[in-house]
Amino acid sequence: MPASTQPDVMDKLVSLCKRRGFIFQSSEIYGGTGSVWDYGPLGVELKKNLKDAWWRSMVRLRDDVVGLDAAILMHPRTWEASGHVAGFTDPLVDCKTCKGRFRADKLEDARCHQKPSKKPGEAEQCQLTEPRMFNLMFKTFMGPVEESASVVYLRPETAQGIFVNFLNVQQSTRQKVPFGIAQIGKAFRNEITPGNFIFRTREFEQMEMQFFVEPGTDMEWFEFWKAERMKWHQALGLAPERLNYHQHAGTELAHYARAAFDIEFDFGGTLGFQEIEGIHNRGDFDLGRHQEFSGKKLEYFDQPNNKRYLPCVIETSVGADRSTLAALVNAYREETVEGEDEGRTVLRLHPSLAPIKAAVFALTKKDGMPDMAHKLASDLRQFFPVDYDETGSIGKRYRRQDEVGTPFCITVDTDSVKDGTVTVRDRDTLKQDRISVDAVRGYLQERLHG
RNA sequence: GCGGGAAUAGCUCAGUUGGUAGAGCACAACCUUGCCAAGGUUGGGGUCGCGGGUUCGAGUCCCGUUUCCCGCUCCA
Repeated sequence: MPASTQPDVMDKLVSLCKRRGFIFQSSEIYGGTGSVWDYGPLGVELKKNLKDAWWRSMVRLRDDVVGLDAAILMHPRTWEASGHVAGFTDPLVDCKTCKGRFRADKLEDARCHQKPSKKPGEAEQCQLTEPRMFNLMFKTFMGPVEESASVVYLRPETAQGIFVNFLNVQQSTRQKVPFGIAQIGKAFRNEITPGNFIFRTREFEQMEMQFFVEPGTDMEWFEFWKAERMKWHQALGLAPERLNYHQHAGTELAHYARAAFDIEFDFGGTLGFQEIEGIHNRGDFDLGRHQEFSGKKLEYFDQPNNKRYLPCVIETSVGADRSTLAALVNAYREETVEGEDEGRTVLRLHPSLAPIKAAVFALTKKDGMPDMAHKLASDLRQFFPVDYDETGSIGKRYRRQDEVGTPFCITVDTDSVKDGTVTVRDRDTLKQDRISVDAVRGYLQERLHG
């Protein structure tokens, strides 16, 4: 993992997110809930825009990928088949001497066995606690009785909802392999160490696509999706120099994976490059396991070639919250405007992600300017989110909008009321165009989608 | 879960040997100005994370607890 070359803006961003209504800590008035976050009015728009962009490129614009929204609660056997019940539970011990934590089944890693004591020739001994079990899945009960037979889990990943529905989707849509199933949804993990704002949280949202292919073609498709996904992140404005691939070595591979690449984003500072998306070749592990545990055949019938097989799966899995954070970090700038004393804070968000697309200002509250500006704002609001502001100086209003990433500001002045023209100011170039009020909608739509 | 640090206004912080909480910015209203954070007047906001204790009196001292940050461990 390469070291970060970017400044650390995380603290400033957390502060801005709270101040301007992007992201709040969950249940803050009760002291907060650990590592759970709420999206405020601007945050929900930003995240929704990101999810919509993913859904559009992954489902709407492709004829070989279809959508799904599976439930969070699934049959408990799902997680035995997936390996989460066995693989997600680790016995851990703590050492009171060296303050380390170790897996009880890998005690040879314990460091203080090798650590020399202050007295020469004498090694310090680990003082280990009793092993304790950690399971990363949230457990709850289905029905009113809390008994072991009614235990269910909040899904720790969305993928299994796709695998168990493989034949339902394939048969109902008449899709032919190769094809994919896409889903956006919440998942839950009792992370031992969450943190870094919304980077690692216990409740999070995934945007996943499982692409089913004929065995033998899996590595070709793996390379295809690896490239596609990198292009997507760049198209939404993430700086190419802040993105890179990280290949999982053999020992890092998860139990199901034949090959795995992460797309990493440079979050700057101490966090540095971190995974925002995983592209995995899962082979036929998942369908095979569900076939075994459910006793139901999950094979695909290839009619033209008259053969049956268990497809291999190429998975692309993006963290919606991580991507939102990446978009914010990537967009955050502190700039000095030429000829100005005070700098500005600006979110250079991609226009399609910006929570507010345009702000309409009345230069003053006199001479019919507010009426005209209100009407313009109201007209534009039918097409995209628009803010209206008439308080404070015009410069201050520009700065307010810069800080939340609004791409365009439109000002109605005394001339506007007379001749029907308005000033449109661009967030990034600071250039101003004087155009007819009737042309504003077309002008903005062209630039927002361009 | 362990060790260390922290928690005071929306944000960033100050608050002396314990004596009834302040600043800047932000926010609201009005005046003035009118295209890049101008100025003026006024105002709203804090049981100092929470709960105990010591004390005549606790933001300040002690104990517990919650949350955040750093390190360890884990990470599908």
